[in-house]
Parts: sequence; structure tokens; C-alpha cells
Amino acid sequence: MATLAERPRLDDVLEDLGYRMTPPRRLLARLLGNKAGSFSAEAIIEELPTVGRATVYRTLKLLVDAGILCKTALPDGAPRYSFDDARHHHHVICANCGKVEEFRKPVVERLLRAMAKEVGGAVVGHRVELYITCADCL
Amino acid sequence: MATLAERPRLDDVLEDLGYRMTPPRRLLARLLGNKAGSFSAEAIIEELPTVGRATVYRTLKLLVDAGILCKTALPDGAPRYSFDDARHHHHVICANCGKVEEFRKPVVERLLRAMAKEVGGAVVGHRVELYITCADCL
DNA sequence: GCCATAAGTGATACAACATATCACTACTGA
DNA sequence: TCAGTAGTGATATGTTGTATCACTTATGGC
Repeated sequence: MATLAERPRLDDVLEDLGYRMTPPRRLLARLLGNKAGSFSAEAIIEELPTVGRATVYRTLKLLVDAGILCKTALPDGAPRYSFDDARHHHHVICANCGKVEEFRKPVVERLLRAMAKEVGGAVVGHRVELYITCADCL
Repeated sequence: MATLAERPRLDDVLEDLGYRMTPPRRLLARLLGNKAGSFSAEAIIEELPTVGRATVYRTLKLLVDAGILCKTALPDGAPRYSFDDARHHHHVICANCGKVEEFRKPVVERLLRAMAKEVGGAVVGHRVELYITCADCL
């Protein structure tokens, strides 16, 4: 995951993408900017009672589409959002606390590419997730 | 995925697991026994209007827990059920028609095990999915 | 074959996560 | 300043399930 320091300022990102900077988006940007680990959409909604559900979901989607956030899931399927780093990567997810870390392994990509050749058809994507109980939770 | 011929008879499976064979379960077993590819729970519910939602979901869960069915997801997160083969495996999923195929690659397991050593914490599981557009859909 | 009983059932409510609609508001650029 | 469009929040709806609960029934022991 991009560290707090590396992270682009969210309001800048949204403006650069041509979106308007509105008070709800500023609130969201400020809140998300200080989030570590992963979070659920509902948590954000609770923390920003003045911002409507639809707006929270809309903005999260915007940020996911822009590659700023990444949407993953815990093993039980509960969706989590976390900051993303622009490069292609996979996730290590703590099944207990939901913390998400990224990893990049060219070997994984090579392997999947090789596998792609074996199956007929055109590969459109892949997903690799490793579930752990993190050191803090042990 | 287990081929139609290889597939154990579902009613036998349920009985062997100690479950009662009831009319709704027989209907489900007959319907699922003829399914190819993957399907959604809601499709089953529509096809069996005499069987309640709860019963369909309960029975699907039973079969997933028993290792007969496997629950995966399309790239957009829409859940799909497909027949499963008992051994550990991963999925190749057609993002267009939802067809699910299994693959086994010991290399993948070895790689994930190696990765597990690098991250702190205890590995509790993993998920690897390859999304394609299958030959039929091209 | 009968019966007790535990397992199973369906209707319905609820829950989590998200999108659609729509009248209203407020940025923004001209 | 002002028109036009992007954005907003309330609310309804959709999807995918799980919980509850009164009712029904399959099954094993006799």
C-alpha cells in the first residue's frame, strides 16, 4: 500500500481528473487521507453523517476507477477499500483485522501468463489474494 | 470442473452426509445435476418457484460446505456457483458467459507458500482467479 | 406400519452493500 | 452575473444472502 507520505493528495487527484471540488468531497478526501489499512464504505458513511450514502459510494467508486483506491474482500466476502499504488499488484489481507498490504511478484505474473496460454481464450485479468493472520493479531 | 459423467449423484451425496432427502432437495439435486458451467443462486430460485429462497440458499451452502459446489465470483463481484472437484484448485472464469474451469498448478501453491514466509504472520488461505473471454465467446 | 422427534421448510423480516431516481443545489466558465 | 451541468441527499430499489419461527415431514425404533 502507498504510505501516507507517498500518497497523492486526494483533492488534487480529483481536481486533476476534472471533477469538481465540493464540500462533501473535501470531507471525504480529508478523512480518507488519514486512513491507514483498509476500511469499509459503511464506516466512512458513519464517520461522515453529513454526507449522503450515495455520495460516499459514488466518490469511492470514482477513486477506485481512478486507481487511487483498491477494492478487495475479506475471506467471508466483506468488501474493503484500501489505498492503491498505481502499479499492478496483489494483496495480502489479514483475515482478522482487515489490514491490506500489497505485493508485487513478477514470478506470479509470468506464471499466470504461461497458464493463460494453456487455456483457450483471451485473458482479461486475474486476481491473487493471500489471506493471513497478521503479526499484530497473533 | 467435474464433468457430468464424473459427477456424483447429488441426492446420494446428501444422503451420505446424513441429510434427509426431502422433495425440495430432490428438485434441487435434479436441477443442479443437469447444470453445466456456473449459475447464480437467483437463477435456481427462479427455476424452482415451488422451493423457497431460504431452502435454495441453505442447500447451496450445504453443498459448498460439502465440497460439491464451489462459490466463485465474476470480475464485477457477482457470485457464481459451479461444480467442484475435491482437490485444491483455482479457477479460470469466463468474464462474459460465467463458465468456470478449474486448474491445479503445484507451482502456484509453492509460490504462495514461499511468499507466505516473506510476510509476517500466519497464512490462513489464498485465492487465485484467472479471468478470460472463452473460446466460445470470442 | 406407527409414532415421536429432530430435521427440514417456506414466509417473511432483516442485514450488508450498493445503484437508480429525481428534485434540488452550487460550481464553473463565459 | 448567469446558464448549464455536475454534484448532492433522500429515498426507493436491487442483489445476495441470513435469522426467525411456526408448521410439516422424513426417519429410525418399535
